[in-house]
Amino acid sequence: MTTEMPKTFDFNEAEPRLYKWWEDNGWFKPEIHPDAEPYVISIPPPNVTGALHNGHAMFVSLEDLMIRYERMRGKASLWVPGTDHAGIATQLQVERMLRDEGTSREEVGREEFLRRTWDWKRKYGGRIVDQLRYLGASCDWDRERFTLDNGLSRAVREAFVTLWEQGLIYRGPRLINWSPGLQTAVSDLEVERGEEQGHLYYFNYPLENGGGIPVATTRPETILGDTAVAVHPDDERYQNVIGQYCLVPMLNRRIPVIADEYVDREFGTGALKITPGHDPNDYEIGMRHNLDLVNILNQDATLNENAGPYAGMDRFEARKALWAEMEKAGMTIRVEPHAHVVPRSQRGGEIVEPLVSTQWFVTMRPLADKAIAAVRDGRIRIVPERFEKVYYNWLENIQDWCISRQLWWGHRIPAWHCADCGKTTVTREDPATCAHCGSAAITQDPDVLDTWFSSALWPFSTLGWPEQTPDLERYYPTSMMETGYDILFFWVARMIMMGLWFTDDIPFHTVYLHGLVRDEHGTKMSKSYGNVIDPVEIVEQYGADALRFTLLTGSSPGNDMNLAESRIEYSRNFGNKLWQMSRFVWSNLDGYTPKEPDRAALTLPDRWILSRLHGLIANAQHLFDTYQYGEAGRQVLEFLWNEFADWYVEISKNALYGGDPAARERTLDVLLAVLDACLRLLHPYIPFITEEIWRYLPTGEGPLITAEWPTANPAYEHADAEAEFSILIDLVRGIRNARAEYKVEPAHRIGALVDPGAHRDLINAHRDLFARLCNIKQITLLDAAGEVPGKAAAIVADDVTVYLPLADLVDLDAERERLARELGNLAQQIARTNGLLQNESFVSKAKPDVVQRERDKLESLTASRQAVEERLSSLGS
RNA sequence: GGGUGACUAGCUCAGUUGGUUAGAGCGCUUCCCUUACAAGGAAGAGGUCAGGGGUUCGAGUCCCUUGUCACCCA
Repeated sequence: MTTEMPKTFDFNEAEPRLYKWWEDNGWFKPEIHPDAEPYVISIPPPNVTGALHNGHAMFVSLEDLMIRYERMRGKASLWVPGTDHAGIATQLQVERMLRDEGTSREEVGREEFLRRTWDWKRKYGGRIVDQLRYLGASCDWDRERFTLDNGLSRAVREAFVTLWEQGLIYRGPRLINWSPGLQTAVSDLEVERGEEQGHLYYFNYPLENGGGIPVATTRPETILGDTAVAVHPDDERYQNVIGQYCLVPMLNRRIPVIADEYVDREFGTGALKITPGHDPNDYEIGMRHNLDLVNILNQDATLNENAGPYAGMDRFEARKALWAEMEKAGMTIRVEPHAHVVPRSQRGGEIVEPLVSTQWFVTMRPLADKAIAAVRDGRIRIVPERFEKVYYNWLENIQDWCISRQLWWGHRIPAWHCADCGKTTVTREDPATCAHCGSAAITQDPDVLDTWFSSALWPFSTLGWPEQTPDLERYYPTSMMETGYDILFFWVARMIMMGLWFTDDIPFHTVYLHGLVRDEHGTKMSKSYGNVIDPVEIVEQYGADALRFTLLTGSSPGNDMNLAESRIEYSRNFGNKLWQMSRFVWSNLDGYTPKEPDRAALTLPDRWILSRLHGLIANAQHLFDTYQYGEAGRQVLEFLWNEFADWYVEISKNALYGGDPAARERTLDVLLAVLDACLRLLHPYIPFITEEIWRYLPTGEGPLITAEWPTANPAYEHADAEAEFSILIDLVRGIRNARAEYKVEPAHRIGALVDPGAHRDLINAHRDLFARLCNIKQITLLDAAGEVPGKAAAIVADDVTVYLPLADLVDLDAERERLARELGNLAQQIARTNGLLQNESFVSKAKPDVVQRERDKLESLTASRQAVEERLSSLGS
């Protein structure tokens, strides 16, 4: 208490200092509660060379809130941090760097490229991790992992080899999504399909024996890869051509006309060209009918030798050229505008080509079945629950996962192909010879694994798996998987599948999904649109607490959030308000020794605020139990600002400055009790400012970060104190309102006469309160025979009437009108309440406390009405 | 085609076992630098909770339906 509490909280100075203090003392480590039940979160690993965006800020805010809350509840809280090697993204960045240097990855070679990429990672890899620290993330940094470090690479290898041995990984030619720009296969999930404006090209597919079949296509260049024309088996128009042969335009390749129910008779001409090598649906049809499969594309999306005269052309160039020649040949019918679905790469946005390529796949069905069961039987819970349906739907229709990527940055596939016997060797240790024929002529497969393959192992690989480490033993399964709903399939479902498969246990008990952060008007933030709110700038400008509080209280589980800077500003203002109320208490601590409030000695305002406090704690607990963190935070703010600061703090000044040492002591007990509990409640939301305030106040022992989470004590809850106090609040508000309406100078102290009804003691005991809250210099209590002033404004609450004799200000007509308005208001409410209570069904069926509440209300309203009526009649009308 | 979510004040959003006269921020009107706080305080204006139907003593909240928008899966 010897240090001066600054006038404002300097978050730029305090946040790094407090963070270091926490970390240096080991408070982020689960070992501070060595024997407690563990609570574990594995971080969604950000891209190691990425930069902080609001999605990161959102998960940090939520996960740090959960971790800090459970830590305060005495759990052995462990938040395992780490980063992801992000194969494609990182490789692209390094390739860009090489290009700037005038070279390329092909030129420098694989080994050098990897060396350069590790350099890059070392240079930029720390940035995102530092940025997580700015936000206050209380991770155990001693346990930080990286998907490409030795331990995790071992986990990847173990998982791959095991799946291979179990026959669940296979390699072979399949139709996959090819990204010509990246020159790699990508999985189905990495392809975004959107409807775009294109054209539908109608032409006559020439029949071998003359004539033709009218066909429509959106991609004419694929004609060169056609291996059939299909019609619906029941389509009367085409019965005569089924079984005949067509000739591929310009190439004159002979292809059959087949019948398949897949064909939609209503679409286009009702006849469909079939290109099994470049269309997923055609691929299926091709399999059914044993059709040839022709690949017309090179890896860079130029046409290959199968395209005959078009070989070497770009795909879109070929489209024009082929169509032009078909026009010349008189085959074309017409071209019309047509909206169709175009597959584009999630990264880069180029059009992805379906093509047949030899890749590695995981058979997902058996893994998916286990994952479905784990959620179905409740071993894993998803919040909000509605995402369970989405999860089931995806897993029930799951396709095999293409896991190979033609990249260099990533986990190299541990498979060696033999030049002699042609077989493949897959082993945990690098082999020197072929496991099948013993030949030394083996070469490792050039591909690397999809980054998500390593991410799928994250919850257990970070704890040491496949080693049976003490961490794996103690902290697995983890408790919570908190992440955005946009990676439910990419990541969450895959972790569940892999976790169940390899550890025979769930990877986590609960999945909490948050929404996307958008800009103020719900538009996705993007650099090109210029609506990006940079969290790092926000932290510098408003502090990490402000950003966290905004993200936490402005969102609800699973729903997208529109982030407005004005909300961040408001959160910062709340921090300041909290600082100021704390500073007020701090400034009154001279000579005070902290202790629990003495419940026997409490005044009405004391009992009121403590009752409200304990109600708040109980509410907050319920909200935390049901993952409603945003609502809980808002409630604490409202309590502190609208009840504690606006009312209790103001009222407390009477006792603090009134000269009665016992009253001062007692009031400080209460002020501190409230602040103490609220700082604890708020710490998971705004850890920095709460910790800093904690240091200035004689609150609990030790730092706030390890302080105990508060629990509600029902002994402090007083419904009657709340009811009585609300009469005082109503009167104060009424007086302020009347003063404003009659334009009484704010500084003008006026007197008041009070007819206290049945609340004589209440008013008598709180005369000072009126002086402070609405500038009433003197209260005169009227007895039964007391004379009521004529030119006065009357304020009624319950059965209490306050008269403000504002002789020269009060216009009696206006006053009558004001009271008449009040009477109308009361009458309306009485009618409603009466209606309820006279309804026998309500009285017999509603819960007793609800009925009682209505009865109490009716009583109070009736008393008020009587008072207003009396006043009105005394004024004459 | 299947599914999910949203629709509440001018704007952006809360409102989870159905129960006081539906709340907040920003914006707006009037007043106030009162010794914790102008990043503040006081008093206000502003909503037929998308439309329709139903269940219920009682519906922003539950059910059905229509519409608009967004997203996911195929």
